[in-house]
Amino acid sequence: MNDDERNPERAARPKRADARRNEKALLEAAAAVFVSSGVEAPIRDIAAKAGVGTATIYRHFPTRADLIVAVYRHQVEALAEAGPALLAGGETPHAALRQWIDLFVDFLVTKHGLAAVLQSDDPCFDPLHAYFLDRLLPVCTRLLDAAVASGEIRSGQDAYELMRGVGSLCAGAGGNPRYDARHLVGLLIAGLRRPH
Amino acid sequence: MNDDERNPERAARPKRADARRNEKALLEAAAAVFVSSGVEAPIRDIAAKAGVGTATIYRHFPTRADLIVAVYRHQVEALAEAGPALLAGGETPHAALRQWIDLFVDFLVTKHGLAAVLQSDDPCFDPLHAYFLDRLLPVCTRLLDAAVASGEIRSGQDAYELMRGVGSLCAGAGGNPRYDARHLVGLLIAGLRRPH
DNA sequence: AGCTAACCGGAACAACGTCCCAGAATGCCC
DNA sequence: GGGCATTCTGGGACGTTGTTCCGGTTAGCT
Repeated sequence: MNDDERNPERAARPKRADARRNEKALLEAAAAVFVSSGVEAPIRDIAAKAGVGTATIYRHFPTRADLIVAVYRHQVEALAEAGPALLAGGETPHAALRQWIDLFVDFLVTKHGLAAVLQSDDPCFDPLHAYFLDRLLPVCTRLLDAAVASGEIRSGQDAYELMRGVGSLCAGAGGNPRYDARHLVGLLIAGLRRPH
Repeated sequence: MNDDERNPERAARPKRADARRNEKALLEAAAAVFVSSGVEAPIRDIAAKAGVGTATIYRHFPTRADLIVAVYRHQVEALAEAGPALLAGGETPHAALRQWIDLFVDFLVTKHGLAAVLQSDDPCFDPLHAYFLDRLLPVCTRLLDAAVASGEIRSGQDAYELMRGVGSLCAGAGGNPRYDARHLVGLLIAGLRRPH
Protein backbone atom coordinates (compact mmCIF):
# COMPACT_ATOMS: atom_id res chain seq x y z
CA MET A 1 0.00 0.00 0.00
CA ASN A 2 1.18 3.45 -0.63
CA ASP A 3 0.05 5.50 2.26
CA ASP A 4 2.37 8.31 1.42
CA GLU A 5 -0.38 10.47 0.02
CA ARG A 6 -3.15 9.49 2.37
CA ASN A 7 -1.30 9.51 5.61
CA PRO A 8 -0.90 12.98 7.05
CA GLU A 9 1.76 11.71 9.45
CA ARG A 10 4.17 11.17 6.67
CA ALA A 11 6.31 14.14 5.84
CA ALA A 12 4.78 15.90 2.88
CA ARG A 13 7.05 15.78 -0.07
CA PRO A 14 8.25 19.29 -0.74
CA LYS A 15 6.55 20.77 -3.73
CA ARG A 16 8.58 21.50 -6.75
CA ALA A 17 10.05 24.96 -6.99
CA ASP A 18 7.93 25.98 -9.97
CA ALA A 19 4.78 24.81 -8.22
CA ARG A 20 5.58 26.90 -5.17
CA ARG A 21 6.44 29.86 -7.34
CA ASN A 22 3.17 29.58 -9.25
CA GLU A 23 1.12 29.17 -6.10
CA LYS A 24 2.61 32.34 -4.68
CA ALA A 25 2.08 34.22 -7.93
CA LEU A 26 -1.50 33.01 -8.03
CA LEU A 27 -2.24 34.15 -4.50
CA GLU A 28 -0.84 37.60 -5.21
CA ALA A 29 -2.61 37.89 -8.54
CA ALA A 30 -5.87 36.71 -7.04
CA ALA A 31 -5.63 39.22 -4.20
CA ALA A 32 -5.04 42.02 -6.68
CA VAL A 33 -7.81 40.97 -9.05
CA PHE A 34 -10.25 40.43 -6.18
CA VAL A 35 -9.68 44.05 -5.15
CA SER A 36 -10.15 45.46 -8.62
CA SER A 37 -12.81 43.15 -10.06
CA GLY A 38 -14.37 41.37 -7.09
CA VAL A 39 -14.09 37.76 -5.98
CA GLU A 40 -16.09 36.56 -8.97
CA ALA A 41 -13.60 37.80 -11.52
CA PRO A 42 -13.09 35.40 -14.45
CA ILE A 43 -10.58 32.66 -13.78
CA ARG A 44 -8.81 33.56 -16.98
CA ASP A 45 -8.12 37.07 -15.70
CA ILE A 46 -6.44 35.76 -12.57
CA ALA A 47 -4.45 33.26 -14.59
CA ALA A 48 -3.33 35.96 -17.00
CA LYS A 49 -2.33 38.29 -14.18
CA ALA A 50 -0.27 35.52 -12.61
CA GLY A 51 1.20 34.57 -15.97
CA VAL A 52 0.00 30.97 -15.84
CA GLY A 53 -2.54 28.83 -17.65
CA THR A 54 -6.06 28.30 -16.41
CA ALA A 55 -5.50 24.66 -15.57
CA THR A 56 -2.77 25.66 -13.14
CA ILE A 57 -5.32 27.47 -11.02
CA TYR A 58 -7.52 24.39 -10.87
CA ARG A 59 -4.58 22.26 -9.90
CA HIS A 60 -3.61 24.44 -6.97
CA PHE A 61 -7.12 25.50 -5.99
CA PRO A 62 -9.68 22.97 -7.21
CA THR A 63 -12.60 25.31 -6.59
CA ARG A 64 -12.83 29.06 -6.56
CA ALA A 65 -13.73 28.77 -2.91
CA ASP A 66 -10.32 27.29 -2.13
CA LEU A 67 -8.64 30.26 -3.73
CA ILE A 68 -10.78 32.73 -1.82
CA VAL A 69 -10.12 30.94 1.45
CA ALA A 70 -6.39 30.99 0.80
CA VAL A 71 -6.42 34.71 0.02
CA TYR A 72 -8.41 35.74 3.09
CA ARG A 73 -7.33 33.10 5.58
CA HIS A 74 -5.21 35.49 7.63
CA GLN A 75 -7.97 38.01 8.05
CA VAL A 76 -10.52 35.37 8.99
CA GLU A 77 -8.17 33.95 11.57
CA ALA A 78 -7.69 37.42 13.03
CA LEU A 79 -11.44 37.85 13.18
CA ALA A 80 -11.84 34.55 14.98
CA GLU A 81 -9.26 35.56 17.54
CA ALA A 82 -10.76 38.99 18.07
CA GLY A 83 -13.95 37.50 19.53
CA PRO A 84 -12.58 36.15 22.82
CA ALA A 85 -10.33 39.19 23.10
CA LEU A 86 -13.27 41.58 22.91
CA LEU A 87 -15.22 39.50 25.40
CA ALA A 88 -12.36 39.69 27.85
CA GLY A 89 -11.84 43.34 27.09
CA GLY A 90 -13.87 44.60 30.03
CA GLU A 91 -16.97 45.92 28.33
CA THR A 92 -20.36 44.27 28.46
CA PRO A 93 -20.98 41.16 26.37
CA HIS A 94 -23.46 43.02 24.22
CA ALA A 95 -20.88 45.69 23.45
CA ALA A 96 -18.38 42.96 22.61
CA LEU A 97 -20.91 41.33 20.31
CA ARG A 98 -21.59 44.62 18.60
CA GLN A 99 -17.91 45.37 18.17
CA TRP A 100 -17.22 41.93 16.80
CA ILE A 101 -20.08 42.16 14.34
CA ASP A 102 -18.69 45.54 13.33
CA LEU A 103 -15.36 43.92 12.56
CA PHE A 104 -17.15 41.23 10.59
CA VAL A 105 -19.06 43.82 8.61
CA ASP A 106 -15.91 45.84 7.94
CA PHE A 107 -14.24 42.73 6.64
CA LEU A 108 -17.13 41.83 4.36
CA VAL A 109 -17.86 45.24 2.89
CA THR A 110 -14.24 45.86 1.98
CA LYS A 111 -14.04 42.61 -0.02
CA HIS A 112 -15.92 43.30 -3.18
CA GLY A 113 -18.44 40.54 -3.80
CA LEU A 114 -17.34 38.34 -0.94
CA ALA A 115 -20.55 38.72 1.03
CA ALA A 116 -22.60 37.86 -2.02
CA VAL A 117 -20.57 34.73 -2.60
CA LEU A 118 -20.98 33.76 1.04
CA GLN A 119 -24.75 33.80 0.57
CA SER A 120 -24.67 31.83 -2.63
CA ASP A 121 -25.86 28.25 -2.48
CA ASP A 122 -23.77 27.27 -5.47
CA PRO A 123 -22.03 24.04 -4.41
CA CYS A 124 -18.86 25.51 -5.87
CA PHE A 125 -18.65 27.70 -2.78
CA ASP A 126 -19.32 24.99 -0.22
CA PRO A 127 -15.70 24.86 0.98
CA LEU A 128 -15.79 28.62 1.55
CA HIS A 129 -19.01 28.28 3.44
CA ALA A 130 -17.64 25.45 5.51
CA TYR A 131 -14.49 27.36 6.39
CA PHE A 132 -16.26 30.50 7.49
CA LEU A 133 -18.78 28.55 9.53
CA ASP A 134 -16.16 26.36 11.07
CA ARG A 135 -14.00 29.27 12.08
CA LEU A 136 -16.46 32.03 12.97
CA LEU A 137 -19.64 30.33 14.11
CA PRO A 138 -18.21 29.16 17.46
CA VAL A 139 -16.96 32.68 18.12
CA CYS A 140 -20.33 34.22 17.37
CA THR A 141 -22.12 31.59 19.42
CA ARG A 142 -19.93 32.34 22.42
CA LEU A 143 -20.53 36.10 22.15
CA LEU A 144 -24.25 35.54 21.79
CA ASP A 145 -24.38 33.21 24.78
CA ALA A 146 -22.49 35.70 26.90
CA ALA A 147 -24.88 38.48 25.96
CA VAL A 148 -27.84 36.27 26.80
CA ALA A 149 -26.28 35.32 30.13
CA SER A 150 -25.78 38.97 31.00
CA GLY A 151 -29.46 39.58 30.32
CA GLU A 152 -28.87 42.15 27.61
CA ILE A 153 -30.52 40.29 24.75
CA ARG A 154 -33.30 37.80 24.39
CA SER A 155 -32.37 34.16 24.23
CA GLY A 156 -33.23 31.93 21.34
CA GLN A 157 -31.29 33.65 18.60
CA ASP A 158 -29.44 31.17 16.45
CA ALA A 159 -25.89 32.32 15.76
CA TYR A 160 -25.89 30.81 12.29
CA GLU A 161 -28.99 32.70 11.32
CA LEU A 162 -27.61 35.93 12.73
CA MET A 163 -24.38 35.61 10.80
CA ARG A 164 -26.23 34.78 7.61
CA GLY A 165 -28.41 37.81 8.19
CA VAL A 166 -25.41 40.07 8.64
CA GLY A 167 -23.85 38.57 5.55
CA SER A 168 -27.04 39.16 3.59
CA LEU A 169 -27.17 42.78 4.62
CA CYS A 170 -23.54 43.26 3.61
CA ALA A 171 -24.14 41.54 0.29
CA GLY A 172 -26.74 44.12 -0.63
CA ALA A 173 -24.29 46.99 -0.49
CA GLY A 174 -22.76 46.96 -3.95
CA GLY A 175 -21.23 50.38 -3.57
CA ASN A 176 -24.63 52.03 -3.35
CA PRO A 177 -24.24 55.33 -1.49
CA ARG A 178 -27.82 55.19 -0.21
CA TYR A 179 -27.24 51.80 1.36
CA ASP A 180 -25.25 51.67 4.57
CA ALA A 181 -24.76 48.06 5.59
CA ARG A 182 -23.30 49.06 8.94
CA HIS A 183 -26.39 51.03 9.79
CA LEU A 184 -28.76 48.21 8.92
CA VAL A 185 -26.68 45.67 10.80
CA GLY A 186 -26.83 48.05 13.75
CA LEU A 187 -30.61 47.97 13.55
CA LEU A 188 -30.54 44.19 13.43
CA ILE A 189 -28.37 43.95 16.54
CA ALA A 190 -30.51 46.57 18.26
CA GLY A 191 -33.52 44.42 17.47
CA LEU A 192 -31.99 41.61 19.53
CA ARG A 193 -32.08 43.67 22.70
CA ARG A 194 -34.43 42.61 25.40
CA PRO A 195 -37.09 45.30 25.87
CA HIS A 196 -36.89 46.68 29.37
CA MET B 1 -57.33 59.31 -21.29
CA ASN B 2 -57.28 55.76 -22.56
CA ASP B 3 -55.29 56.49 -25.66
CA ASP B 4 -52.19 55.01 -24.06
CA GLU B 5 -51.96 52.58 -26.97
CA ARG B 6 -51.97 55.44 -29.42
CA ASN B 7 -49.08 57.41 -30.70
CA PRO B 8 -49.75 61.12 -31.07
CA GLU B 9 -48.25 60.98 -34.54
CA ARG B 10 -49.72 57.78 -35.79
CA ALA B 11 -52.27 55.35 -34.48
CA ALA B 12 -50.47 52.30 -33.13
CA ARG B 13 -51.46 49.30 -35.12
CA PRO B 14 -52.79 46.40 -33.05
CA LYS B 15 -50.34 43.58 -32.72
CA ARG B 16 -50.68 40.63 -34.97
CA ALA B 17 -52.53 37.60 -33.68
CA ASP B 18 -49.45 35.37 -33.63
CA ALA B 19 -47.50 38.00 -31.70
CA ARG B 20 -50.23 38.24 -29.07
CA ARG B 21 -50.46 34.47 -28.86
CA ASN B 22 -46.72 34.13 -28.37
CA GLU B 23 -46.61 36.85 -25.76
CA LYS B 24 -49.29 35.09 -23.75
CA ALA B 25 -47.55 31.73 -24.11
CA LEU B 26 -44.29 33.33 -23.00
CA LEU B 27 -45.82 34.87 -19.90
CA GLU B 28 -47.36 31.56 -18.88
CA ALA B 29 -44.21 29.60 -19.61
CA ALA B 30 -42.07 32.13 -17.75
CA ALA B 31 -44.35 32.02 -14.72
CA ALA B 32 -44.12 28.23 -14.65
CA VAL B 33 -40.36 28.11 -15.14
CA PHE B 34 -39.78 30.85 -12.55
CA VAL B 35 -41.59 28.69 -10.00
CA SER B 36 -39.65 25.55 -10.78
CA SER B 37 -36.22 26.93 -11.61
CA GLY B 38 -36.15 30.48 -10.26
CA VAL B 39 -36.17 33.80 -12.06
CA GLU B 40 -32.69 33.23 -13.42
CA ALA B 41 -33.62 30.16 -15.40
CA PRO B 42 -31.95 29.94 -18.81
CA ILE B 43 -33.74 31.85 -21.55
CA ARG B 44 -33.71 28.73 -23.69
CA ASP B 45 -35.73 26.84 -21.11
CA ILE B 46 -38.47 29.44 -21.12
CA ALA B 47 -38.45 29.58 -24.91
CA ALA B 48 -38.68 25.81 -25.15
CA LYS B 49 -41.52 25.66 -22.62
CA ALA B 50 -43.41 28.28 -24.61
CA GLY B 51 -42.61 26.54 -27.88
CA VAL B 52 -40.92 29.55 -29.46
CA GLY B 53 -37.40 30.51 -30.46
CA THR B 54 -35.07 32.45 -28.22
CA ALA B 55 -35.18 35.54 -30.37
CA THR B 56 -38.92 35.77 -29.82
CA ILE B 57 -38.35 36.32 -26.13
CA TYR B 58 -35.96 39.18 -26.83
CA ARG B 59 -38.41 40.73 -29.25
CA HIS B 60 -41.23 40.79 -26.72
CA PHE B 61 -39.14 41.38 -23.61
CA PRO B 62 -35.85 43.07 -24.50
CA THR B 63 -34.35 42.37 -21.08
CA ARG B 64 -35.00 39.64 -18.57
CA ALA B 65 -36.17 42.37 -16.23
CA ASP B 66 -39.04 43.23 -18.57
CA LEU B 67 -40.19 39.62 -18.50
CA ILE B 68 -40.01 39.45 -14.71
CA VAL B 69 -41.90 42.71 -14.37
CA ALA B 70 -44.60 41.45 -16.71
CA VAL B 71 -44.97 38.19 -14.79
CA TYR B 72 -45.24 39.79 -11.35
CA ARG B 73 -46.88 43.10 -12.21
CA HIS B 74 -50.23 42.14 -10.70
CA GLN B 75 -48.76 41.11 -7.37
CA VAL B 76 -46.63 44.22 -7.14
CA GLU B 77 -49.62 46.41 -7.84
CA ALA B 78 -51.56 44.61 -5.13
CA LEU B 79 -48.69 45.21 -2.74
CA ALA B 80 -48.61 48.88 -3.59
CA GLU B 81 -52.31 49.18 -2.92
CA ALA B 82 -52.13 47.27 0.34
CA GLY B 83 -50.00 50.00 1.94
CA PRO B 84 -52.59 52.78 2.19
CA ALA B 85 -55.24 50.20 3.03
CA LEU B 86 -53.28 48.94 6.02
CA LEU B 87 -52.57 52.47 7.17
CA ALA B 88 -56.27 53.25 7.07
CA GLY B 89 -57.08 49.92 8.70
CA GLY B 90 -57.34 51.26 12.21
CA GLU B 91 -54.19 49.89 13.79
CA THR B 92 -51.13 51.95 14.67
CA PRO B 93 -48.81 53.08 11.88
CA HIS B 94 -46.04 50.88 13.21
CA ALA B 95 -48.33 47.85 13.04
CA ALA B 96 -49.29 48.82 9.50
CA LEU B 97 -45.63 49.13 8.57
CA ARG B 98 -44.88 45.75 10.07
CA GLN B 99 -47.80 44.12 8.29
CA TRP B 100 -46.86 45.68 4.97
CA ILE B 101 -43.26 44.58 5.32
CA ASP B 102 -44.59 41.10 6.11
CA LEU B 103 -46.50 41.12 2.85
CA PHE B 104 -43.39 42.28 1.03
CA VAL B 105 -41.34 39.51 2.60
CA ASP B 106 -43.97 36.92 1.77
CA PHE B 107 -43.93 38.05 -1.82
CA LEU B 108 -40.16 37.91 -2.07
CA VAL B 109 -39.53 34.60 -0.36
CA THR B 110 -42.11 32.79 -2.44
CA LYS B 111 -40.51 33.94 -5.70
CA HIS B 112 -37.42 31.83 -6.04
CA GLY B 113 -34.42 34.04 -6.72
CA LEU B 114 -36.36 37.26 -7.12
CA ALA B 115 -34.91 38.90 -4.03
CA ALA B 116 -31.40 38.07 -5.17
CA VAL B 117 -32.06 39.60 -8.55
CA LEU B 118 -33.47 42.71 -6.92
CA GLN B 119 -30.17 43.20 -5.09
CA SER B 120 -28.09 42.63 -8.18
CA ASP B 121 -26.40 45.64 -9.71
CA ASP B 122 -26.29 44.04 -13.14
CA PRO B 123 -27.57 46.73 -15.52
CA CYS B 124 -29.68 44.04 -17.13
CA PHE B 125 -31.99 44.30 -14.15
CA ASP B 126 -32.23 48.08 -14.05
CA PRO B 127 -35.78 48.15 -15.42
CA LEU B 128 -36.85 45.72 -12.70
CA HIS B 129 -35.19 47.86 -10.10
CA ALA B 130 -36.79 50.99 -11.45
CA TYR B 131 -40.23 49.43 -11.49
CA PHE B 132 -40.09 48.17 -7.92
CA LEU B 133 -38.71 51.44 -6.66
CA ASP B 134 -41.18 53.50 -8.57
CA ARG B 135 -44.12 51.48 -7.36
CA LEU B 136 -43.21 50.52 -3.80
CA LEU B 137 -40.87 53.19 -2.50
CA PRO B 138 -43.59 55.85 -2.14
CA VAL B 139 -45.73 53.36 -0.24
CA CYS B 140 -42.94 52.47 2.14
CA THR B 141 -42.01 56.11 2.61
CA ARG B 142 -45.55 56.96 3.57
CA LEU B 143 -45.76 54.12 6.08
CA LEU B 144 -42.44 55.11 7.57
CA ASP B 145 -43.43 58.76 7.83
CA ALA B 146 -46.66 57.83 9.55
CA ALA B 147 -44.83 55.66 12.07
CA VAL B 148 -42.39 58.49 12.76
CA ALA B 149 -45.24 60.94 13.17
CA SER B 150 -46.94 58.67 15.68
CA GLY B 151 -43.72 58.59 17.69
CA GLU B 152 -43.29 54.83 17.47
CA ILE B 153 -39.99 54.78 15.61
CA ARG B 154 -36.97 57.01 15.37
CA SER B 155 -36.85 59.43 12.50
CA GLY B 156 -34.12 59.49 9.91
CA GLN B 157 -34.58 56.04 8.42
CA ASP B 158 -34.39 56.15 4.66
CA ALA B 159 -37.15 54.09 3.06
CA TYR B 160 -34.94 53.03 0.18
CA GLU B 161 -32.31 51.69 2.51
CA LEU B 162 -34.90 49.85 4.57
CA MET B 163 -36.39 48.16 1.54
CA ARG B 164 -32.99 47.19 0.25
CA GLY B 165 -32.20 45.77 3.66
CA VAL B 166 -35.38 43.71 3.70
CA GLY B 167 -34.63 42.54 0.18
CA SER B 168 -31.12 41.57 1.19
CA LEU B 169 -32.36 39.54 4.12
CA CYS B 170 -34.85 37.75 1.88
CA ALA B 171 -32.20 37.09 -0.72
CA GLY B 172 -30.14 35.17 1.79
CA ALA B 173 -32.81 32.54 2.35
CA GLY B 174 -32.12 30.07 -0.42
CA GLY B 175 -34.35 27.40 1.08
CA ASN B 176 -32.09 27.07 4.10
CA PRO B 177 -34.14 25.69 6.99
CA ARG B 178 -31.92 27.38 9.57
CA TYR B 179 -32.50 30.78 8.00
CA ASP B 180 -35.83 32.45 8.62
CA ALA B 181 -36.00 35.68 6.67
CA ARG B 182 -39.22 36.70 8.37
CA HIS B 183 -37.61 36.45 11.76
CA LEU B 184 -34.58 38.54 10.79
CA VAL B 185 -36.75 41.16 9.13
CA GLY B 186 -38.74 41.25 12.34
CA LEU B 187 -35.54 42.03 14.25
CA LEU B 188 -34.72 44.76 11.76
CA ILE B 189 -38.11 46.40 12.16
CA ALA B 190 -37.89 46.01 15.92
CA GLY B 191 -34.54 47.78 15.77
CA LEU B 192 -36.27 50.82 14.33
CA ARG B 193 -38.36 51.30 17.45
CA ARG B 194 -37.67 54.28 19.58
CA PRO B 195 -36.33 53.10 22.94
CA HIS B 196 -38.74 54.02 25.69
C1' DA C 1 -55.71 36.04 -54.36
C1' DG C 2 -51.68 38.78 -53.95
C1' DC C 3 -48.70 41.92 -51.64
C1' DT C 4 -46.21 43.99 -47.85
C1' DA C 5 -44.50 44.37 -43.54
C1' DA C 6 -44.32 42.33 -39.26
C1' DC C 7 -42.95 38.24 -37.19
C1' DC C 8 -40.69 33.78 -36.34
C1' DG C 9 -37.14 30.12 -35.45
C1' DG C 10 -32.82 28.49 -35.43
C1' DA C 11 -28.10 29.24 -36.34
C1' DA C 12 -24.14 31.90 -35.17
C1' DC C 13 -21.11 34.47 -32.03
C1' DA C 14 -19.07 35.65 -27.56
C1' DA C 15 -17.90 34.91 -22.64
C1' DC C 16 -17.11 31.86 -19.09
C1' DG C 17 -16.15 27.55 -16.22
C1' DT C 18 -14.12 23.20 -16.54
C1' DC C 19 -11.18 19.39 -18.02
C1' DC C 20 -7.72 16.94 -20.93
C1' DC C 21 -3.16 15.94 -22.91
C1' DA C 22 1.30 16.53 -25.16
C1' DG C 23 5.38 18.41 -23.67
C1' DA C 24 8.52 20.96 -20.56
C1' DA C 25 10.64 21.66 -16.03
C1' DT C 26 12.40 19.57 -11.92
C1' DG C 27 14.89 16.95 -8.78
C1' DC C 28 16.73 12.34 -7.64
C1' DC C 29 20.30 8.96 -8.43
C1' DC C 30 24.31 7.44 -10.41
C1' DG D 1 27.46 16.46 -14.51
C1' DG D 2 23.96 13.84 -16.98
C1' DG D 3 19.99 10.53 -17.63
C1' DC D 4 15.34 9.64 -16.47
C1' DA D 5 10.92 9.12 -14.05
C1' DT D 6 7.73 12.15 -12.03
C1' DT D 7 5.49 16.31 -11.42
C1' DC D 8 3.81 20.32 -13.32
C1' DT D 9 2.53 23.48 -17.03
C1' DG D 10 -0.07 25.83 -20.69
C1' DG D 11 -3.11 26.17 -24.27
C1' DG D 12 -6.88 24.39 -26.29
C1' DA D 13 -11.34 21.55 -26.50
C1' DC D 14 -15.99 21.12 -24.76
C1' DG D 15 -20.44 22.37 -22.66
C1' DT D 16 -23.50 26.07 -21.04
C1' DT D 17 -25.64 30.50 -21.32
C1' DG D 18 -26.75 35.25 -23.06
C1' DT D 19 -27.37 37.84 -27.24
C1' DT D 20 -27.90 39.00 -32.11
C1' DC D 21 -28.46 38.21 -37.09
C1' DC D 22 -30.82 36.43 -41.23
C1' DG D 23 -33.60 33.84 -44.44
C1' DG D 24 -38.14 32.06 -44.43
C1' DT D 25 -43.07 32.42 -42.94
C1' DT D 26 -47.49 34.34 -41.88
C1' DA D 27 -51.10 37.66 -40.78
C1' DG D 28 -53.83 41.28 -42.39
C1' DC D 29 -55.11 44.66 -45.87
C1' DT D 30 -56.62 45.72 -50.60
